[in-house]
Amino acid sequence: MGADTFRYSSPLGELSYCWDGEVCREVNLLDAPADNPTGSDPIREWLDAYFSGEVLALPPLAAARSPFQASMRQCLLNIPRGETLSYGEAAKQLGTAPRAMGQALGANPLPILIPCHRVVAAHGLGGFSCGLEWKRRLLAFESGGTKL
DNA sequence: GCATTTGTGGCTT
DNA sequence: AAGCCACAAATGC
Repeated sequence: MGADTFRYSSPLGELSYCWDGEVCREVNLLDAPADNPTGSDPIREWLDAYFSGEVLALPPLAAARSPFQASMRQCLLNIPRGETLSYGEAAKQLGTAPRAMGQALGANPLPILIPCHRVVAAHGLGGFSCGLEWKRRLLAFESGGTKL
């Protein structure tokens, strides 16, 4: 299938996403400069809104790899902007163990779209698959200035 | 207060 | 099936 990877220059950094024309398959947070991307698709619109401080309904996303990841996805989406949830609390809601939460979150192929960055450790920041810097930026962006 | 250990469940290979 | 992990709570120092 013609799944292509598009770039997006956000105020917080560069990121790329894999849009196959129907669903968003994957999202990657980069740390290198990129060209100003062009094109229009639901993902870009969503990102555009997101980085403007707005919250939209999510574009079509690729199905979760496992039922648990689906649950986790919903749990994460339930976290309001600017709020954070500890791994422990999230695990509680999902009826699982904190450690499993971390692993599941790390396995999440759709960061930002699925706000996995809103899940932090109980007594620290925790970790982030695509680089902790992104997590910091995102959290600072969300909690600090709702707008840019 | 910090370092170590254990309980825990799902993910990747 | 085995090992790995982005945690947390309980101990030990």
